[in-house]
Amino acid sequence: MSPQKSNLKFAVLATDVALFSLQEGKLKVLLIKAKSKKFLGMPTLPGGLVGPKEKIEKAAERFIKRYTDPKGVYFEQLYTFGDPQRDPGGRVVSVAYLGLVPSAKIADISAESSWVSARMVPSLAYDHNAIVEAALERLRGKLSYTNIIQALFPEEFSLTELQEGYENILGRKLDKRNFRKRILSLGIVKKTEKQRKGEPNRPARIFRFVDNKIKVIEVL
Amino acid sequence: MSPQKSNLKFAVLATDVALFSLQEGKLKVLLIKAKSKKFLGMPTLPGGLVGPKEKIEKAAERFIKRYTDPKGVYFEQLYTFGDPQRDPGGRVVSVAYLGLVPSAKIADISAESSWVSARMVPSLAYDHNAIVEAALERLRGKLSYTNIIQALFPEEFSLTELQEGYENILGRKLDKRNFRKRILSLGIVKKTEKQRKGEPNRPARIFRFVDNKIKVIEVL
DNA sequence: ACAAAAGTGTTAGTGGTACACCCATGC
DNA sequence: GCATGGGTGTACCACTAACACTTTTGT
Repeated sequence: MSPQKSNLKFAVLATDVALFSLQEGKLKVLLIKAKSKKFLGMPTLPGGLVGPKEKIEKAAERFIKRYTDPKGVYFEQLYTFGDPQRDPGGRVVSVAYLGLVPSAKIADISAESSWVSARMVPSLAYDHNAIVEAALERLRGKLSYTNIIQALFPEEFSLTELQEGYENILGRKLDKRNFRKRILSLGIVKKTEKQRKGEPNRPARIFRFVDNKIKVIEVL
Repeated sequence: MSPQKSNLKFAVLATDVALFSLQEGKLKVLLIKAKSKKFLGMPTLPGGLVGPKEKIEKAAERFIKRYTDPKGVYFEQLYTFGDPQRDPGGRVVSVAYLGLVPSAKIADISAESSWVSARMVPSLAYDHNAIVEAALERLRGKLSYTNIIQALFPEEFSLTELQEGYENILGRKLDKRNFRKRILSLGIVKKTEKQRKGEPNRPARIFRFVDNKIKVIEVL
């Protein structure tokens, strides 16, 4: 509804980002150190206040650009956390985003940031543990009916690496033959002529995604 | 993140509700008349500003209580619309909710409100058409893997009525025998000893939902 | 007796799941 | 030649989808 000049009600508008990447096949989430008085030094998600004329998603990008180039990041609005008590410093409404980035695009890791296993997230400032949980749930759900996993992968990969990605995010093993049959029949990957080399075993064939960096709806 | 006293950035916080009900088997959405200058008299979703210490969902309930008792309504946060340009009167961030209510619980319809077919929504004020679209998409999606349809039904109903509800929301016909087999095998409904009476045809058996007003995850 | 909606089973096809061995390479 | 991970096919089972007639009531 429209603001009525006589009765304006304000809130502080913020955004927080649960940014994930797959590193050596493990799902990681980016944590930084809180700077506010109440939570000083505690791990938190990157985030902060949205400018008066700034799109919320742009602000989300701004808060992670120290850690990775936002251009390479897939963003999706997750949920809005607006409980009047969630920030002890006053009412802050935070629009949380899910972000996914291929590990190759991660910038140098500063001393204030760290990537921790999504399975072992420590206690975070504010309600950020709830944000991480919601993000994981969303990611796991979408894995099954979209090609969202592309946002976590480099351009070239082997089917075993892809399977490990699925397994690590879903938290369960998948059957190798059935997985390959399924992925190939969906037609979302195409094989290249390249092979992995230099490993003491049969070289893996390299694949690429077909509809490059587009996120469509499929079934797994 | 925490507000920093030296650099506060405010937004007007609002909420809008896409409230649906099934009336004679048809999915309807509640529209009211806009009161703001720019959109005076245009149809809009019910909504308005959130109080400084009010939970957003409570505000959403407050804005529909003229039309139905919020206790009987299923609420679910939908999406946050925060484009700096979305309200011509200034920056308003709206947290949109999906609401579902059984038609029996709808209060008297005032002159300023109307229930219109979800398939033929007129042009609405602000970006409210986008909110209705998002709500329909969410509702249709959840129909397939939750028992969310319960939120639109009275306690007692026939299987044909239930099927008509699914059909009208999904926008396609379902096979009667397969539908009944599926619903019964899911175990989400139980039959009662009652029957519909007074119609010039074979009376329908009356059913009830099993796990009353709880929303679990299933498959359709 | 007729109109109108309720109720009921079978079959064919598709997709999911379980499962074990050979292959290509580096050392 | 051995250790390591890569790569491949088949058989069974469960679920889906298509489909038409009989039943019960009111008039």
